Amino acid sequence: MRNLDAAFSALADPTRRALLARLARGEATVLELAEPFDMTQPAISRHLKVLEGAGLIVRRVEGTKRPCRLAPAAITEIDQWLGLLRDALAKNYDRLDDVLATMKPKPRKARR
Amino acid sequence: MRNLDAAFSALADPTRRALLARLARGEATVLELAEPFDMTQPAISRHLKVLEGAGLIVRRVEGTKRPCRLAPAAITEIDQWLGLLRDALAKNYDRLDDVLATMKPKPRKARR
DNA sequence: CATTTATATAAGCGTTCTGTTATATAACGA
DNA sequence: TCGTTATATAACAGAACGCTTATATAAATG
Repeated sequence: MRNLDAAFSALADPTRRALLARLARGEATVLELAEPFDMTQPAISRHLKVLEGAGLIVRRVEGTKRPCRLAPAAITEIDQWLGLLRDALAKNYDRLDDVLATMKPKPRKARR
Repeated sequence: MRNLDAAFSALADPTRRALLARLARGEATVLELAEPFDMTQPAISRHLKVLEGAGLIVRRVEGTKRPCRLAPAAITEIDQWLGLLRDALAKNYDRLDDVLATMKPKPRKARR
């Protein structure tokens, strides 16, 4: 899945995450999205292109506007991949005794 | 949470994801991790440093070795953030009718 | 001690990001 | 048709990235 490259690296940028957070509140046009940022419109357009390429948003054409909204594609793929790590961590947790033994920490309460 | 920058950008690299996938199968030393890759040891060391900085792995000291294993910190944070998008997507789905409605025909004149 | 083993750090280089300004395109409205 | 509005593209500079080779450090071993 080479798409994960695009998805994760799209999410790595705080501006792009902020754009997504805004879109979480509903559809918006490019200028609407650009407004809160101290950044030029071309810069925002590029960020949106990255998000679109990663499958995180989709756009429709409405006259001269291109309203964007969130897309499920990338999120699903990411969730699936992260599942691998989550499962592994859960297993590690089952083996917590081993971990604690090797860590030899200052006294602290362990849970089960 | 500016840690998300580090976490997502750490995950954006396929080599680093492969390292994590390997660690999902259990603890491993730097050389063990480096072995499958057509890449020098310093390169892997750097990748591991990035993963550690992002809170995706932790390492302990065992003689001259530094076995790595997965850490839950970053995953948790990422999951939390993605929750925002997931929720929004779920809502968008509820409002699917609206979306379809706005997409509806807005007859235009043929031309050219 | 001297050597080997496991890993880290440094310096150098080409490539990829991210922002800018300037300009293009396409639809709208008068 | 003309000007305006919404967005995209191009060209460019500087920062960040990822790899390499060479070297440093610190524990293990003989």
